[in-house]
Amino acid sequence: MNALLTGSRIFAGLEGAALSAVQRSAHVRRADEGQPFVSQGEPALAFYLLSKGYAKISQVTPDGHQTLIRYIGPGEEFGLVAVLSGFDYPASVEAATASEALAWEGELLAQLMERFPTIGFNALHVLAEQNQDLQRRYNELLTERVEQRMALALLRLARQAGRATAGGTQIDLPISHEDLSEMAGTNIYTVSRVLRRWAHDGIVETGRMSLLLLRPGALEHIAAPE
Amino acid sequence: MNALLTGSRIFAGLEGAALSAVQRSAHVRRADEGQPFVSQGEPALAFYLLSKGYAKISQVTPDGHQTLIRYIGPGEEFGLVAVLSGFDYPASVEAATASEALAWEGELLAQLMERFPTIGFNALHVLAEQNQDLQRRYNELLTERVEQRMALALLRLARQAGRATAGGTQIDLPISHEDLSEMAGTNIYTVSRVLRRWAHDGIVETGRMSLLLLRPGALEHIAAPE
DNA sequence: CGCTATTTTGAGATGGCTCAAGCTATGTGG
DNA sequence: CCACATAGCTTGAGCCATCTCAAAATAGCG
Repeated sequence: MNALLTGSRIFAGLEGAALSAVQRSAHVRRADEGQPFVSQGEPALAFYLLSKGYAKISQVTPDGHQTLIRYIGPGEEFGLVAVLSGFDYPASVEAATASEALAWEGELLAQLMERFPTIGFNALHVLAEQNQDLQRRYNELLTERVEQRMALALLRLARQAGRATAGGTQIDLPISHEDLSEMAGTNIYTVSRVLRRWAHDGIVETGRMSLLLLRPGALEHIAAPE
Repeated sequence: MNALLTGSRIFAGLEGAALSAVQRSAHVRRADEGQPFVSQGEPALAFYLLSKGYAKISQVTPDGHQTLIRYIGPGEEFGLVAVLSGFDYPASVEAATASEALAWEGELLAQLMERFPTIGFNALHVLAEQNQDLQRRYNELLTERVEQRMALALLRLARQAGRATAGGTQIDLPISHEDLSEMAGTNIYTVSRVLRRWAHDGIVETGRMSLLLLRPGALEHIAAPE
């Protein structure tokens, strides 16, 4: 567990007393595939650090559209807003595979931050990076077309949950075309057509809820045409 | 200046010693219309709090497209990443009207945060809200069409830099169709056509670099159809 | 009084969406 | 172990909102 903590972005650089204080105040939560950790709109009570499995962070718009913001894996965090009193969770997080997370009550994490400023700076760091990521993707959306956005989505998936195999990069998540459409901002029909074209070109191999990237390089080329 | 500080999100809740420490370490920077405060990609050395005027925060994508993220007014901040060492500014900020800002060296602000944890929490607060705003707009982009996005852009402008007059809400910024197109993620031709339609319907009044919202309610209706 | 930046307008092309329908794995209960 | 239901995926046809490109009109500035 120490390795998980010091390897995380939020508790990186902690030692001795700080580390054990953090450790003592954590508790564990488990969720099976499809089960929610937190739900959008609820008061943000706890901060989480995923220890096993993968989770899916998504959001619904007022008009009912759903968007999939990103997947996270072991060592990544969510629900940081819990340290701030009065905030609601801005998104829902559910287990994409059987998962386990460490949780800290928000109030308590705030106290830890006061005692150990490193945590606070780390938190700023995390939020600043999230911000940059969001801004980059905001721009992507504004300027790229569907095929490029899908390529970017697959590459992100590969980075998050890809496993190198003989044939290529296998995505270790049960992922549907609907998920992909929510990631790339399109619909399942277009996803199907694009994937089929790519499969035909030998860039990917698709199956029911599964995805294998044969030539990630080709995807990068599609994502960033000179 | 005290009122500006305590009224800002980042220094809210400070008193006495803390407030004067903050105050002492600030210096002033001015910029005329069109002049930059900071540029995207540069090392983030200072944090800014706008005291007079309006500024435009924008970003360019690797492929050269420009997007206008938002306008800010007096009491709003930018360049918060400067407290974190090693970060570059993720966006450029330039004066939209003759402006003045208080500036703090990043290193120094970090020290203030250690001494006065309130500042750190406030900073988290600001970043968390920016995150939420970005996420909401990310979703907008993903799910709304151009006309709705333009309506949302105008409403945001009105909130930021709107002045209520007899005839409606005047936008107190020199704003071109190009700016609007960058805000709404479209092009100047479509902006022109939509604005003309709205002008015809008595919803807005447009001029060269000027904008008057006659019926903001109608825009809200366009932005959020039942 | 020109020069330049801004805005308008038209015509044409098209990427991606919608809708409708059929197909195929996978799992379930009998 | 079958057959039936369901969730996921595919395919086609048609449409339309938006983009692109070209060009002209307008406004303000020096």
